[in-house]
Amino acid sequence: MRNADHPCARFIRQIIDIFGGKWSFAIICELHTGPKRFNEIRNDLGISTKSLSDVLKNLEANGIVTRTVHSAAPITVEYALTEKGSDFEEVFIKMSEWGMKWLHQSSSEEMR
Amino acid sequence: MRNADHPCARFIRQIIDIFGGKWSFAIICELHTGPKRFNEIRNDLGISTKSLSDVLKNLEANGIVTRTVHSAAPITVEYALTEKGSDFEEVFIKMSEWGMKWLHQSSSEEMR
DNA sequence: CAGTATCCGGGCGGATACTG
DNA sequence: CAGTATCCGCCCGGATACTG
Repeated sequence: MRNADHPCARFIRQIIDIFGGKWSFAIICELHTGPKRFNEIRNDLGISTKSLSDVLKNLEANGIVTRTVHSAAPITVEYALTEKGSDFEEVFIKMSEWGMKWLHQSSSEEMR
Repeated sequence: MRNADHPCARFIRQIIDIFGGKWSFAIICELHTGPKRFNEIRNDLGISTKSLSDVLKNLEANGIVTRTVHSAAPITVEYALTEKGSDFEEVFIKMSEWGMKWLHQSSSEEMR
């Protein structure tokens, strides 16, 4: 059995498919602080409209975020994490823990 | 303060830089079962020599894997996870948990 | 066996302009 | 405001051939 076929690896593969790309993680990070509008995310991250639109569509299709249209004028659209998406925070937490332990962003590189 | 500058988000960004791409996660998954040779990984994953070479170099540069040359004939090279790399398993575990909860690979998989 | 060297096509992501 | 529509450069990743 090829390792690539292991259930674990397959999950990883699917997760990459969903969250892969340059911006997905960042966007989800954004939404963890609460629902946000299209241009809000855009300005915060400095992502192009096309890219943002693409990623949001993908995330919505995978049940990670919801898209809510507020039909006031001017029209606004709010994106929010689903439970599925918000539950992924567990992974982010582990990532941050790992980052804190092994990555140094500050100047004082004492590497070892 | 832009969300993109949050320490959390920055860690995520760095992690993406290290583990981003199509194969990094899969390779690390591979190595969790123990050290492996170049062509072993290659055959298991079905990745091209160039891609594998590139990714391994990147992972080595980031201190995720070690490269050990066994100078017997024919020469063999073993790749293994460093502590830093192996420590990332925590993240994989969380990913798998998330995957088991939220992803369904339909076919009566009795995973694990 | 473990790579390097090339070449190449596709797709991702950015920039810009435009629409409802 | 929230996108869509284009265009485009770049780089990722694959295929193949070759080397020590």
